[in-house]
Amino acid sequence: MKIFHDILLPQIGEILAEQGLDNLPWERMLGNAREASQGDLALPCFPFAKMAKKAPDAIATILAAAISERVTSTAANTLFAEALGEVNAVGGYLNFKADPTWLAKMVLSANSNPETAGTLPTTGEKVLIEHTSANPNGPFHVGRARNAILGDTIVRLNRLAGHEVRAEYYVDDMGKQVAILAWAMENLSKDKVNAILEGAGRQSIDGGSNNWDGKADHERVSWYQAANVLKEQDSSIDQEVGEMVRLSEEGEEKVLEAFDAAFQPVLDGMLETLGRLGIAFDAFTKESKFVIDGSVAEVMDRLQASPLRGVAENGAQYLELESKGISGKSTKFFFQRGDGSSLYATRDISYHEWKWTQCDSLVNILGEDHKLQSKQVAIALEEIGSKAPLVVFYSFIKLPDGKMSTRRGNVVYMDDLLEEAKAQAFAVVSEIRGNELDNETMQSIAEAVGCSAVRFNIIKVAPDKGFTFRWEEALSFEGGSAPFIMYSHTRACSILRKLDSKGIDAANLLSAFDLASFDLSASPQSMVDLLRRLALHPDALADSVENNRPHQFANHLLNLAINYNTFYRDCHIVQDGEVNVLYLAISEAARHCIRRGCEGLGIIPLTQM
RNA sequence: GGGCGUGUAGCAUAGUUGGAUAAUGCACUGGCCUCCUAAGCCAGGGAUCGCGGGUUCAAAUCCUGCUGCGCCCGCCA
Repeated sequence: MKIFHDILLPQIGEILAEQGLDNLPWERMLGNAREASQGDLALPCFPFAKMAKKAPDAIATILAAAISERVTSTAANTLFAEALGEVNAVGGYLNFKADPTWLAKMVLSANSNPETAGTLPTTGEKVLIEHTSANPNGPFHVGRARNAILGDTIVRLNRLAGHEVRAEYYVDDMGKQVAILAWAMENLSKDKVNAILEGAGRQSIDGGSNNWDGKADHERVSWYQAANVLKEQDSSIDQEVGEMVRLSEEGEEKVLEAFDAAFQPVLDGMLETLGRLGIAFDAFTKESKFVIDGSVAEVMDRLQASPLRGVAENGAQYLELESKGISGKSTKFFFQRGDGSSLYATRDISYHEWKWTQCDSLVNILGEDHKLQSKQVAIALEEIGSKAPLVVFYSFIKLPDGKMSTRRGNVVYMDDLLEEAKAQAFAVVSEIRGNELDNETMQSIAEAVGCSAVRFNIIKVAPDKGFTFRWEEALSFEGGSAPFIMYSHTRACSILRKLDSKGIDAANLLSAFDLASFDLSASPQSMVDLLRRLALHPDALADSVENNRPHQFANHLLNLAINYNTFYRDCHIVQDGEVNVLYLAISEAARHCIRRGCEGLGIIPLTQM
């Protein structure tokens, strides 16, 4: 709890100095207490034992007494005295508990303005976040979803943290994958595609279990898959595709246009799916841009000047990275082919240099399969005097029976998952509220609940942890899920509806609210726990953004929802026709934080469900 | 062969730079809707934190060896 920490730290420092115990790096030891019942911050006194020649428990007791003394005797420390509710020594720990009234004061003033509640002050820092950037060769599947959801959540959280964010999609508009798609669109008829896929024992265009007719990503992926099948059988296709790839890498306009025409409808279809998840981009940058404007050629020239440069027999060029800590079968990083053309990674280097001209800090979201490549690109960037980006890696999403692959057709499509999630959510709403709400309202609730649940299910686990997709988990609507958090929010909203129905103006009550007229000493524990959680809200946001670990914030929001639910049970805002304005103010602070927190995670904060 | 990551109750996960009785959800047992939405709340059972060493007053956390799983080691993207 930073606000509390900042007040305590200098005071504790002075007391430790008085006791001659300040030659340890004790600042780092002052941390959040494990058990909320024991305090908000704790200082373990074990390290002092040796130098003080006293038992840790005795030291803690002495320090506790010194602090109590300081609180009562020093008039200058009013803020300290106001903030510190209780100090005690237990089992060698010195525990500090924040004063509930002070907590309330801090939390309520920080969250009284709905515009700024639950956010951090504007920093002006420009952050460019590149994520998703999936090859536009087929519908968005759940395996790709982790990148998009992780990336978009980092985008959203950075915005909440006051940064100026730009979300970019790097469009692979050249190279083999699009070339195969373009070749297929040009050379294969629908009948032929069907015949090829059936012959290979694959699902044909019309054989799908779900109906996504007319959605180009779903249609064209069959062409892509059929071309891949053909390529195995007929090497002349490989050559044709190879020629297209070569021309695209030379920036040949006609070929790039054909590629564009082939993939753009697919990309649009993918973006439609992403849009349903609340994922959008500020900019699309095409890979070909850097070939056409000559920056790739320039980068290759500069790389040639590196002392690490080597040349293969056929003239291909590479950097020898053994001295940079790269090991394995090959330590060579090729940046130019024998024919002088560039490689994907080389173009990525150009892209990064350009990205640096657009921002102060740079974040990439990449699958763990890109770890080596990313390291190579980072070294190469430093070789040419540029800077490496910050990269967030994630582990792949697998299906219970293996890895997903668009090429092989072993996938769960996001469109299908979202439909299923919506259907299941609809079943729940209509069961609970079928006799209160009209169909249209329930449909929109189901859409929000379904999509939010899918997002949360993926974002709540640490990126570097392996993830196996299971339907029953993806569609969980109970504790530990997005609907659980959303439900807390609707509860807070329902209170406002209740006040409104009684003709009570909540805004009026709140503007006249004076904390000083309330005695918080006998407040329910659940209320204090909620205040404590709200006081941790900015810390959770800041930490999550700083470490690029959105699951930490997801976890915090879950805890906030739990605390709110308990508060809701214990602290009735309307009781016997009377409004408890303190409770109302706290409920509103929590509502704002939950709402903004939901936005940060891409969960839709419904007002009723 | 080498590198990177991961292994926490039956299952899925949390555990910021080492700190108190390892937290949460699902599942399991029992209780709570004349009361702001029960998609909720309360109580209970369930863990040799992969295995062995080491560092420390203190290790799920740090070091080391082993082991299971994942990813990578293309003049592919």
